Amino acid sequence: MATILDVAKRAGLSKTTVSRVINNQDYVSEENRALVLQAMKELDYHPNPAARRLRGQLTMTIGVVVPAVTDPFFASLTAAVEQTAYEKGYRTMICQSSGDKEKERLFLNLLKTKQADGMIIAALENDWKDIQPFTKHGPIVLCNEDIPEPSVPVIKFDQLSGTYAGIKHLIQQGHQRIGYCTGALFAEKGRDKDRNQGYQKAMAEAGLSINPAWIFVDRHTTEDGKQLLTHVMSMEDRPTAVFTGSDDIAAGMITQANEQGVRVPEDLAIMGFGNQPIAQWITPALTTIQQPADGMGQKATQVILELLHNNQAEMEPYELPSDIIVRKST
Amino acid sequence: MATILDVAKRAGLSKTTVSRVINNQDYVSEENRALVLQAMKELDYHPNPAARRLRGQLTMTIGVVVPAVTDPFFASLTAAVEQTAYEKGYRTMICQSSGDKEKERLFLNLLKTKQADGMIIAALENDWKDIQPFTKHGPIVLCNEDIPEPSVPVIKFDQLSGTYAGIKHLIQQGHQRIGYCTGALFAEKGRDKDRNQGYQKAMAEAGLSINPAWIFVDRHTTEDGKQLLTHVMSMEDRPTAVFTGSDDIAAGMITQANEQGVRVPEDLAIMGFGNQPIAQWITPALTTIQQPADGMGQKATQVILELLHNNQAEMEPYELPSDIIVRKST
DNA sequence: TTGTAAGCGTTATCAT
DNA sequence: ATGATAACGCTTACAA
Repeated sequence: MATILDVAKRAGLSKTTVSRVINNQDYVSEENRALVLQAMKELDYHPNPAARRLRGQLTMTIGVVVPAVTDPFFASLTAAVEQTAYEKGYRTMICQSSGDKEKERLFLNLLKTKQADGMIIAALENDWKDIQPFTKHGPIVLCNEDIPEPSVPVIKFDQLSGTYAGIKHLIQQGHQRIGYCTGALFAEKGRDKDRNQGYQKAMAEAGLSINPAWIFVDRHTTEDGKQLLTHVMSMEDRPTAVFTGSDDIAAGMITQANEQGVRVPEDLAIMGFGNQPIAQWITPALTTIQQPADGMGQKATQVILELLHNNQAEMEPYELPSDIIVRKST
Repeated sequence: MATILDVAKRAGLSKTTVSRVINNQDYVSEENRALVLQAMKELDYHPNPAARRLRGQLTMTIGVVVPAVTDPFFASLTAAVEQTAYEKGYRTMICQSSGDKEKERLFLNLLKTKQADGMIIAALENDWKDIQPFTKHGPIVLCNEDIPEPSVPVIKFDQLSGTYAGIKHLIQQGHQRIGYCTGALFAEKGRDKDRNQGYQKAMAEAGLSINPAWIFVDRHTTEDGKQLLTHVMSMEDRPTAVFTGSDDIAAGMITQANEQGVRVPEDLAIMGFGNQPIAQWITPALTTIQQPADGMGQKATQVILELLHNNQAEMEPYELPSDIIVRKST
């Protein structure tokens, strides 16, 4: 590889002048600039990033931490990050934490060791107090998390109004007996709390009461969904609609409903959350809440670049709107 | 950040000795080694990768080029690459070429500029002759591609026997009138050729003749699938089963079949390719050929690390087996 | 407007 | 077994 010195020699100038041209600085005569550009082209010269980095430059690399790229939501988010970063000249490193706290922390060392300029954490594994210290080595942006004090920007989408819109939709369909299924406990903090509040708000506004027996907690998987469907249909006094915390659960419920001959939505309306690919392929197709993964990835990247270049950003959470996608299951 | 010099001072030794410890070299007394290790820990010292890189070290980073991480096949492949690389201490950069030749080439510059030690190209956008020159800057491994001379390792999966097994399965189900749908032309080179041969081989072995009217080329999307279903069902003399080149097409066909009241598999059996998530969610669930995305990602990473460390690898294509997944559509 | 030289944090060479 | 020193390729005072 040609070095800056090669270029300088060929152009009959000094390294300094070449460096000035590379970095678009002033005080280079037009003719010399042209000479340098010419030499660079002829030698197919590319500045060595390691050397620039060593001199304290930016790495032009950002990192993104996701639980797994195979999850469609995180795949979209990652895709958007890569795309947005690329357009600004940045490269993207990925880390799949796979629920591994140590891997997450190890990956954040990229910041410490100046291999990445900033980090986007799409899902936090560690407690924030264990991650916080990394912020002194470079900017971190969080997605969909609530942290004690807003010391870093957080990109969220509006779970409350998403859920609110979902429940309201069910009510408009004529449902009054609406169950609610969540991955967390009902009183939980954070993301799930917002959703729960959306549920409560919509029910309260419509003057509907919440039946505690129709609140199902700690359900996560397709399998959980299958069991839940069976459970619900076996209840004496049962809801006519269930709002679930994920498309996976909802898909499990629908699968089991088809199995048992339960008609969706006639016997039981089912709503998902996330608008994953399953949602459009399952029969009946699933009404669900769209999570703006693309938007979050874009926004997170924009914010981190802003932070990198101007060293400031809004610390109030960025709230992205979420839409309801009405299909056949409600 | 602490530097090697800080560690050296604290340990009361020279940079050189510290470097020796870092790199696990001989000729360091046990007590000094302990001293250095101690100092490193106390200072939370991490070698600066930029500096090491400048000295000609490996970057411990590999790149992976995919069309889009949102495609489930490439997401799995990427996930496997990241996972495998991580276990060996490597980080992974992603590039979504999005069908953009220039982006692909720009990304390969990472090799030139020593930002990545090696590259895995999961789907090639450019002609190989435009990529070939990059190989002199570092190892490249290709997935699912055929190139003129085998100058770099290629990881493929056995498309021929995958297709062969698929057709054979249809024959075992009693089908004799088997159509075949492909994205390319029937005589095409490469990947599709292998598949076509699998089709021909299975048909020939069963003594079945191929009806040219049942060969459908240049079909790619779900939409194409819908149209194809309509077309097939309108034929006077039509196949009883169609093997398609992708789950997308097959899913489109099934969707349209459900729409038109065509029964799958009774009126028409349909087979996909790829085992994408759609395949298990559509009704009836799709019989398809499993593409070993995980296996390819793993293998590609292993080969590239092998190449990096021992500078040699098999140039014969690595062929991964592919399985047939039998579901309800056949 | 241009050039000289120091320094970023490592590792390799050569002495000791 | 240990250490002094040069070199990797670049940017940035500082000088001219």
